[in-house]
Amino acid sequence: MSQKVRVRFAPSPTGPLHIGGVRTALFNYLFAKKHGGDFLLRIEDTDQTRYVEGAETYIIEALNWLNIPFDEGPGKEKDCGPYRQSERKNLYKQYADALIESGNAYYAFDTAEELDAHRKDHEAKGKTFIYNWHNRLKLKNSLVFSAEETQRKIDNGEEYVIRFKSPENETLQLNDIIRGEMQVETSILDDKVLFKSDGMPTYHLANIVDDHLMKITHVIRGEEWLPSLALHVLLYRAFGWEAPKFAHLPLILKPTGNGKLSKRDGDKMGFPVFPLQWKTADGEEFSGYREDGYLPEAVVNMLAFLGWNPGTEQEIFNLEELVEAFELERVHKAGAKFDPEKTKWFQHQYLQKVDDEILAKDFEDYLGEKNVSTALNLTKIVTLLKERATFVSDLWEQGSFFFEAPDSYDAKAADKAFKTETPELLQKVVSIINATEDFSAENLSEKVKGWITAENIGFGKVMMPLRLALVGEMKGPDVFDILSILGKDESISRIEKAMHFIDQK
RNA sequence: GCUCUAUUAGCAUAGUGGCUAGUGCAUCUGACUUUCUAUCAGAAGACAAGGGUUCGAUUCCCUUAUAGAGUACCA
Repeated sequence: MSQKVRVRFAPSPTGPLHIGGVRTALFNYLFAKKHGGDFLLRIEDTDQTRYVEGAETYIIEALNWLNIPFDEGPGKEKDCGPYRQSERKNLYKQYADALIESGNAYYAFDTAEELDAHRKDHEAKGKTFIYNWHNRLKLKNSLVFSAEETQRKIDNGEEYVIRFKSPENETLQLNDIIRGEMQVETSILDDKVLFKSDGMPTYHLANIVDDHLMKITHVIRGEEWLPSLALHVLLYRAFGWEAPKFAHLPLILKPTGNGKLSKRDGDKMGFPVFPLQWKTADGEEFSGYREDGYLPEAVVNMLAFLGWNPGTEQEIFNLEELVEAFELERVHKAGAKFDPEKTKWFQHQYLQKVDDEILAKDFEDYLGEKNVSTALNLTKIVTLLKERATFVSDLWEQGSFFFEAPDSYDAKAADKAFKTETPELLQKVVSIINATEDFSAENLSEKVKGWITAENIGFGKVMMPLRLALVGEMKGPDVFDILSILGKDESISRIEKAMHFIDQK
């Protein structure tokens, strides 16, 4: 295999790119980059009835956000364009004709209604209607009509499709990089439509022609295509082309394990299924990882582990490391259940890696949106809070008290922490704080703890009410860090406020 | 129904024809002179079932069960 590796991601623009599609794109990207190859984007819009405005833009934006851009595709035209199948429309007919010429395909004039009736009829008898060798001579097609009659029908403008003539009795040997060898009896294959009556090819024809013309060496796609593999291999053979290598990726299943992850599952179960937010034409909204505050690196890492693993215990991989470690052979065969909790874990890991200064800037923007302004050192606050934050919004969740003094106290905690002797103790804390010039957390800690130990008071009696006074709840980072950041005046003011509160109880 | 595919703890998975089947998430316990949804330490928990092959199978084969995909003039 000396030729350059070329892979493609070929979504159809019927809506936002689902997480499973993104994973397929990612694996294609990783494989291409690992082998120094090209990653192409091809838009499969042969079904014009399902075209959705904005879907293509969405796909491109999503790939860019995740940092897995394509090398060739719409807007990045190279030698194999155009990259939208609708723009390649006039190309396909000749290939369908060639197949008819070589006896591998035929014209069929059965209407959709007729076929439907056949299917219903069979179903009623508990059988399945398959359009193939066993009945094609009883149906309306160029195999039963004379050449003249067929031509006359076409000239008369009768609608027709072109069907592939599947071999009758052959055992096909199929190979898949992930799944290995498989056998399929061609006798159970049906004569798939290759060319539709609307003048467009079906996926099956278009994808073989395009993959060939675009010099695709490896087809990496979802498992839902596995049943079509035999047809595709047969098609390559009929054309006399060398087939690319195939790899079928395992499905992504719902967290509950039943069925593949669908677009509505996410919002139903409280996690995004799409990389970017999406609004449908009729106003329905789907959340996206970007808008929910995820870092693209975290999403990529999470996606990479959906059906693949490096075989080591390392779990955190940046893009370069993924490219380095990725191997199709290590992709799993079984479906991968999607775990939103693990996704959060990845996000948490990546948030920890973000530089505090940068995070502080993001946090500042977030505060701005909430109309909170502050003179406090945000970098310091971020350093303290970050460990327990998964998203930037958690910084607010964890640390809003830095910016807003508590005006009430968590009832349960107050019950436990605020006792009759508390004001007296807090008064002492105030005087210690007041007398402290070096307002570092270490120094404050030393002073206050020194006093507690010396007087043999018990830490709980002081630390709990102190925290409650400063925070309003039993949460947040180390109490002395909070004091240090809040500063002397604010700290004392909060403590005195709490003393008042207790007195009035 | 038919075709194809899969099945290691609650979940994602690693791994092996033969010592205590590894890791992460979740769970539980302890510690951090006592906030915790954080951190640290520890614990419990699995090879779907039944047949073979074999000295020996979670690992190979068959059957069953379960799950999934496909079965369109959709991709």
